[in-house]
Amino acid sequence: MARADDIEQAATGLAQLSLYLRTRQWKAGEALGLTPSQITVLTLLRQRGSNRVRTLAKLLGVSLATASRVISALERKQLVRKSIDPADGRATLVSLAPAGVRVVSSRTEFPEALLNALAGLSPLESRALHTALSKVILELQESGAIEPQRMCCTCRFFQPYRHSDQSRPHHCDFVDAPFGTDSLRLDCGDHRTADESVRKQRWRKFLAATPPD
Amino acid sequence: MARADDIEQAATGLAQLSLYLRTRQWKAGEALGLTPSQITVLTLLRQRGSNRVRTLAKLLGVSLATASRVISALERKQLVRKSIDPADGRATLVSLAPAGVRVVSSRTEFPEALLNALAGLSPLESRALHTALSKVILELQESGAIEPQRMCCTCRFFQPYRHSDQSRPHHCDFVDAPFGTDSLRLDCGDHRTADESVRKQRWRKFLAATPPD
DNA sequence: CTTTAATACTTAGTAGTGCTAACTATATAA
DNA sequence: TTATATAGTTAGCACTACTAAGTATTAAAG
Repeated sequence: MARADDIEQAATGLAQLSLYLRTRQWKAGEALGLTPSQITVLTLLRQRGSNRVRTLAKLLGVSLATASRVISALERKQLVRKSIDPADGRATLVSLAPAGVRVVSSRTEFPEALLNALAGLSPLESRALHTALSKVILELQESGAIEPQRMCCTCRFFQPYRHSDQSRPHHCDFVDAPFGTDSLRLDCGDHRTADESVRKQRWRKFLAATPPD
Repeated sequence: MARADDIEQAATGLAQLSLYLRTRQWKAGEALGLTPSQITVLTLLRQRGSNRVRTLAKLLGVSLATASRVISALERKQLVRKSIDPADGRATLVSLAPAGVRVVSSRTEFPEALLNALAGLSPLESRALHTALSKVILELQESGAIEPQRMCCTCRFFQPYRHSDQSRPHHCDFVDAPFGTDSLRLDCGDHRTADESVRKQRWRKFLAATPPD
């Protein structure tokens, strides 16, 4: 159980960084005439390919109506295309148009200053940050506060501590290769969500083997 | 120097949490008829007392014009009051109106789910998170990416590792009392920014004495 | 002691984002 | 074959981003 002071300060820090990231997105989009929501949709489409409007709405954390409007704005700018989902005539599939691909590949996803600040941490510190954020996100996800993310911890391909090699103890069944804790992803394109019982069990195993100190 | 994988994943995690915090602010404000910006202004006024429009604009990370409109909206709702700064007839001082005090004290600053998720970390993990976030924020601040924050690390009252007591090694000259690393604040009401040379020197001392492992 | 310039803020115009509510169109169930 | 649920769109409202153009007030220069 974390100390109350640390909880409070961590939350404060996260709130400060959240504000920073939001304003950075505004500045980044300014030159392109894009808003943070529009940039987020383009980024999601690059990471995940075609998606339904509803899915994008959930990932954006907004209502279906709002997502629809954001996507319409992007369509007007010819950055995305809409098509009817062959699997369901009611659903709309949104995908990147060529101009959208160009826009999204021309920009880095994270602000330079943040990456530099993170790079200033020591290997152990950045690992600790990575791990702590993973745990917080997993917890938020399991408690239903945020949409399921495509993280290793909930992936059916994830085999924590299957190897004795200290530097690459985990195994990914998808690429069938061992990997280290620093390579644990919070958003993997090959993610396939595991059943709840499997998820819980693996995560327990991971926690037990990852001493907090 | 942090590992590239950890940097990338930490940034991804921060972005996910940023999105979460933003949508939480929308939901929290819904019942009160307040937007995230309005809530942020009210919170800032509670933490910092009266402030000029320009100061609030900087803290919000928006233009002066936008801040002016947000504040006007709050004034219409009788949640804040404006008065002319006696020190400068051009400037406007914004302060909480009684109704604003009520609103802001009726809500918790951070979402329950986030606090719970943070509470699920071990003491060492939450400390590590707190420390890592502090370093990232300090770095962003020193590089000019974000507005100076009222954190202990940049405060003239902060005396890192002045005591030999391991549990309360630091000293705050303002309250003239020793305190522990878990009590290091990211936003302290009594903050007074120290000169740059003093800041740098104290931070070096702090870093040197806080081994990353 | 004016004129000039800078500063603090406000207002208006434009585009876009949040929401709910009221649609249309498909798909599923009874 | 209705009924009901679901996917998405649209419209109305308030608000938030921005820039540009205004009004005070202060500070600097001649």
